[in-house]
Amino acid sequence: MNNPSTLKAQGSKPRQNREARQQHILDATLRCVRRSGFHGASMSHIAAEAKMSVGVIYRYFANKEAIIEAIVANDLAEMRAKFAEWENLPDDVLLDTLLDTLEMAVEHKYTGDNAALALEVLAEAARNPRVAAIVENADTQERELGRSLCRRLMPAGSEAQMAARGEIIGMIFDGMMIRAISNPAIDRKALLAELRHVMRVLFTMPAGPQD
Amino acid sequence: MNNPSTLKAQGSKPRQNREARQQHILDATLRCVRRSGFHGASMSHIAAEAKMSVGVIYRYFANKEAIIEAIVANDLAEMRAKFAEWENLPDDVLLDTLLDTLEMAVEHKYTGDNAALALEVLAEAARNPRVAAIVENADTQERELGRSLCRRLMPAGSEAQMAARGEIIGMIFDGMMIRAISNPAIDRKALLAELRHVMRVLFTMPAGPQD
Amino acid sequence: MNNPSTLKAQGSKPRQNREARQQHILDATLRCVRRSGFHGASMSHIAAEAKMSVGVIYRYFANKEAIIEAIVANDLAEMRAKFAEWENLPDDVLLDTLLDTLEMAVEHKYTGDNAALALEVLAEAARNPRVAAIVENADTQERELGRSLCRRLMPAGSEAQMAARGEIIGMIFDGMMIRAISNPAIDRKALLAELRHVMRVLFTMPAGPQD
Amino acid sequence: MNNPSTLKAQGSKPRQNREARQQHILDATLRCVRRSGFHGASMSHIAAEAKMSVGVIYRYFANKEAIIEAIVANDLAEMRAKFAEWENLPDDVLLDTLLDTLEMAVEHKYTGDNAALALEVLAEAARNPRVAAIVENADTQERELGRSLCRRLMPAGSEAQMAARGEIIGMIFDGMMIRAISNPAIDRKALLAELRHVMRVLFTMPAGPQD
DNA sequence: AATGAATGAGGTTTCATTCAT
DNA sequence: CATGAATGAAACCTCATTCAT
Repeated sequence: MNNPSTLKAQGSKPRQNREARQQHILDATLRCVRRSGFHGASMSHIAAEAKMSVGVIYRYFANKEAIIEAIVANDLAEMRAKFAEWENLPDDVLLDTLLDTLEMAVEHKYTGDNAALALEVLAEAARNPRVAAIVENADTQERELGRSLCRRLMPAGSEAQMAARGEIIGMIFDGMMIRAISNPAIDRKALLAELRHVMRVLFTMPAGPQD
Repeated sequence: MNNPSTLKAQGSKPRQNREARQQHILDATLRCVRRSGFHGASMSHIAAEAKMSVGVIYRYFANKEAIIEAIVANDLAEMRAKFAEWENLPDDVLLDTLLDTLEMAVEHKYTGDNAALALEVLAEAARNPRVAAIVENADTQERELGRSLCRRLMPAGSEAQMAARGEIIGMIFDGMMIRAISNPAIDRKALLAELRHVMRVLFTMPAGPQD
Repeated sequence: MNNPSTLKAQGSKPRQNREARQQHILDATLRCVRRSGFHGASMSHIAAEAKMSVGVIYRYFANKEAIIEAIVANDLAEMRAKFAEWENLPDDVLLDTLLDTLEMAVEHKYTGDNAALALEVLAEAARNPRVAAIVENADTQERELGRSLCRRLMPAGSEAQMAARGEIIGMIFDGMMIRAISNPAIDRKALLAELRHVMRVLFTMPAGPQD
Repeated sequence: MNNPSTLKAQGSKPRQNREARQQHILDATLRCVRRSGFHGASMSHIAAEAKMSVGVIYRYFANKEAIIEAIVANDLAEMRAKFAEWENLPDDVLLDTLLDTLEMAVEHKYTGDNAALALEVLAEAARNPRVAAIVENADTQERELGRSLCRRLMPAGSEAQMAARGEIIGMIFDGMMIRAISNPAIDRKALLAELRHVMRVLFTMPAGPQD
């Protein structure tokens, strides 16, 4: 059998191997989930997709739920990474960068099954408390980040207003996901143009009065 | 019990009973679905929740899918009913009515598990073609309605721009659902104020240039 | 309980009604069985076909098995009635009558689902002891009849030879049923001609030696 | 255990094992079917009889129907194999060989539950189109074989006459199956003697006139 | 360590039978 | 008496998980 043991690297390569294997499994699972949802992705499908035996998967993840949790965590981490880049941008390019991000967001959400996957994650969060915790945690971080961005762009305004405005921006991004599923055929170019327009207003208009 | 029609309407009581039972089952299913998703809502759970035997459910619905479809249809019909009211409003009160609706929308989405259910519906639509058809159908109608509203409020603007603007409004509403799940603790009052502000802009600002 | 009390006629009409209803149910069942076999004929199907409620059927038959048994008994009684007619025929027309019966037999077996029904009965007999008893009983009677016919036509021959010859004739009739299912498109005219030919030989050739 | 091939034939043992298991399941199913028919042979009964869990059966057969089909195919293949041997016999021993086969046929049909199983197969064919196709296919081949045998033995005679004669021979064989169920106690020795006698006549008598 | 065959609980659905109305 | 809604056992099938090899 392939016996990579022997002396030195003994903890390091296996460790790396372990993570590589885990990622490999996650990738396979992702393909399955995109194809047929969390529920439709059976362990045997995953194993087949990963070209592994079922048994070995259980060496890398305690159970199916753990895989799902890892996927969710992965997914959210990726998103958070994007946000984090903005944090260090100088104020004068911030808005334009944000608007440029819109294009990436639109392309991403309207491409392939990205939106469907995100939906899966959310639906799963609605009933799996562990997943819910992960999502909520990620969301809290994002929200704080969003609020800090808002504050930089609109120094005036109460805390509640900032929070609300950030929430609305969140709605647009999250809603985009649903619209991508419900109406994938939309003219993306026109959509993007309007979105830029709207977002610029959103970020720059004075905080609303008590209306 | 209050049975106001024993005289001629033979067939009426059974009919009424039948629909009452169907609704009873739908309600039980709703509770189960909200608790554990369409998938986790097993027929035995539903039966237990409805305090019925499993078999009797099949007298009222052909199969589980039919129950799901009924729930989805119900859910969307409700929403569509709201929209339809607007159609006949005179132009001068239209915008204010729309903005007033926001309050109801916010309350609805942020209340109980309404959002979670809607999410379930969407996730199910991603897999179940019949459900997808129902959702898509409802969505198409809503979209047309939305566009006609947009046109009334903003007579200028290309077809694509109208569609895009309508889509963004859709994003806000749909996204609200997700935000309600991810961040249910938001200050609704402030949120509503900002939303009115934003929506007013959305409906009245001139169509964006090619930006 | 069935209360045939009160003097004369009063038990007669209900009794007749009872039998008429039973026959009505049997007829409906027969149609169902022909359409989808004993197993596929559910009580609700039968009830629907008979335009009755399920419950009432249980007033006329103890359970589904009783219906099946009645059908089997009916079916075999009919067949036996045919045979019985022959018993009283004078010897000189016996053979020709038998041969003429062939035509009826062929038409009957190759028509509609008669053969399929008979098969159902036999298959049911293979696993339902009560049905098996009915079939066996009917069969014994038929066999005795067949043997007595053989004896009249071929006075020579041992008892065992008579029995064997009768059994072979039985094979041809029973086998016809299976052939009717397996190869319904056969040229019936030619088949009948050959059958008459063969049967005549069968009934007239001297008993075989110990071969 | 006796494992004669550990060296190169990788895949051979599993393969062999797989087929052995399949046969094991088929055997268990056969016992169940003979006892209570295809319908009464539930998957749990089969599993119990095979001393397996229900689930494992599905590793070897896609579903219950596949098991039934395998049984039917097995059953008919066996029969066809017999027929095929005759094809290559020289004309002068053909008739005697056929007559000798009678003994085997009688023994087979009157032994154990072979006939009951065959009946099950036919009854199943009446309802299950896949099974019907298998049976029909087998039957067509047998019929052609039968006709070619007839032609060798009786060169004169029209096509329709050949077909009819072959059909009658089929009736005797098929009918034997039913008689074996209905009257298993028959004196087989006498029956066989008469059968040889009758079949010899059947194969050699001149084609009947239009009678 | 890896395999994948086996397990068995649990899912959806059907249907003979009963019983309140 | 008749009805047909209700029952619940049992059918087929799936799949997360385990464990002998």
